Amino acid sequence: MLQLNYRDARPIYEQVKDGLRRLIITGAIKAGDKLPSVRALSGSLAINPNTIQRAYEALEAEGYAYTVAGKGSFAAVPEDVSDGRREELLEKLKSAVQELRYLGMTTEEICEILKKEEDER
Amino acid sequence: MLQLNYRDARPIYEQVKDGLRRLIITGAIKAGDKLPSVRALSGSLAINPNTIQRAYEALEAEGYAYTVAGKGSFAAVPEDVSDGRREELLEKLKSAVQELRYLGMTTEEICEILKKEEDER
Amino acid sequence: MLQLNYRDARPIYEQVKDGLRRLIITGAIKAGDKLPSVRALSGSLAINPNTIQRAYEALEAEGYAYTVAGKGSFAAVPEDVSDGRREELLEKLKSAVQELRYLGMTTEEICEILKKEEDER
Amino acid sequence: MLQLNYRDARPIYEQVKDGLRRLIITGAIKAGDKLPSVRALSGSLAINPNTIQRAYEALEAEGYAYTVAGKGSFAAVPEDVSDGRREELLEKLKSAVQELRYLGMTTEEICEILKKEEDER
DNA sequence: GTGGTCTAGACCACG
DNA sequence: GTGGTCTAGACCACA
Repeated sequence: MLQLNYRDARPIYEQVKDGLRRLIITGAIKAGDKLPSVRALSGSLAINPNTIQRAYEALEAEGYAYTVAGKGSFAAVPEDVSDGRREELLEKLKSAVQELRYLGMTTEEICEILKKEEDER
Repeated sequence: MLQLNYRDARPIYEQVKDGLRRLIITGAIKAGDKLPSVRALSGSLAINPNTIQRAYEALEAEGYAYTVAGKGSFAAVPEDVSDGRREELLEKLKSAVQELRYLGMTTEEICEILKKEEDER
Repeated sequence: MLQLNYRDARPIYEQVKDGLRRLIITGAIKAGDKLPSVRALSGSLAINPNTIQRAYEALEAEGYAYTVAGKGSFAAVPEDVSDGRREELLEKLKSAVQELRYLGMTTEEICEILKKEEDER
Repeated sequence: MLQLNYRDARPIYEQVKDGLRRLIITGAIKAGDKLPSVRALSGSLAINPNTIQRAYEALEAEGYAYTVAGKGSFAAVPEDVSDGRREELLEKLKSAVQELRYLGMTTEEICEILKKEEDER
C-alpha cells in the first residue's frame, strides 16, 4: 500500500505522510474514509507506532486528515486543506517552472506536458 | 548577494546552494562566470568555509557549476545540468500540479498563472 | 438541540456538557427547567448513555445542574454555580487578555469588542 | 523557572508550552532571546527530552518561537504569532465573558477588572 | 553541543 | 480497540 525507502534522506514519517496524501489525492482514499489505524499501519510497515502517529499528526496539520480519539483518523475534504499547504504548492510549482525555463523549456511546452499528463489519468 | 535565513528549516549549505543556483537561473551569474571563492563567500556571509565548500560540491553534482583546480568554480552552461536534476524538476512539477488539481484548480488556471508570472519577469 | 462535532478534539462528554451549559447561559433552558433525560439524549444523539451520564455529572460539579433522585436533572440558578467555575473563568479571561495585549491590542479595543458583541445578542 | 503539575489533566508538554509562552508574553524572555536547550530544560525539570521537544514544536506551531537546527530555539516577535492563535484567543475571551455575564457581571464591570489589572502590571 | 529522528515499551482516556 | 502521552535510550546531521 505504501512504499518506504530507508536510503532516502527524507524521514520515515514524512514518507508515510506523503504516501497517505498521495492515496487521498489520487482518490484511492475518499473524503470521509477511515485511514488505517496507527497500530495496523505500524504493523504492516514494520515501523514503530510513534513514527506512524507523527505522520498522522503532520497530515492533520496540512488539513488532509482529521483524527477522532478512540475512533481513528479519517480523510478530510479538499476544502479543509490548509492555506499554507496551498501556498507551499504554488511556490514549489513556480520555482520548478522557472528552473525548467532556464533549462530550455518554454511555458507552452510545460503546459503541453501538463495537459497530456491530465489525459492519461 | 546571497540571503541566508537562519530561521529557515533548510540547512545553511542548502540555502547557499539554492541561492547560487538562483543567481545562475536568473542570469545574475552567466555561464562561464567565475563564482565567488569559498573564502570570499565564507567571509562575507560569516559562515564556516566547510559549509560553503559543501554547497559548491552539491551545486557541482547538479551540474550547475564546475571546478578548475587552482582557478576556482565557474557557472556551467544549461546543457551541462544533470539529467537527474531535470527528472527531479519534472517530478516536482507533476506532483504539485496533481495536488493543485485535487484542490480544485484546472490545468488551464495553472497555465494562466505560469504565463502571467513569465510576463512579470 | 445539541450539536456534536466528532472531528473536534474535545471528548464527546465534554461537548455535551458545554452544549448544555450553553443552552442554560443563553436562556434556552431556564433555571428550574428539567433537562432532557439521559435516555432521551442518548437516543437523539445516538450516543452511549454512559457518556451522557458523565456529562451530567460534570455539569452538576460546576453547579449548573442538580439532580433529584427519581425525577431527573434540572437547571440550577446562577447563584448555585460553583466558585471554582467562577475563578476558572476569571483566570481564563485574564490570561487571554494579557496575551492579546502582548499581540498588540489595547484594553480599550478589547472592551469595544465585548460591547459590540453584547449588542448583537 | 517553570511550574509543572503532574496532577493536572493537561499533558506535560502543554504545560511546558504554556509556561514558555507566558515567559515570552510577560517579557521575561524577549524576542530573539534564546530559549533553554531541550537537554538543559529536560534536565532541570526532570522530564524526558522528547516531551520538551514536543513542547517546543507546539510553541513553534503557534508562532511564539522558531528553531534553528544545531543552534537552538529562539523567541519570535509578536507579529509572527499565527492568526489561528489570535482567533483562538478571541474565541476564548468571548465565551468567558458570555458566561460571566450570565453569572451576573456586566460588561462594564469586566472592563473595570481588565483596566485595574492592567495598572497593576 | 544542538535539534531531528527513531525504536521499544508502557499506561491512560475515551467510547 | 483506538489514539494520546510519556519514558529511556540511541544514532545522525549540522555548524
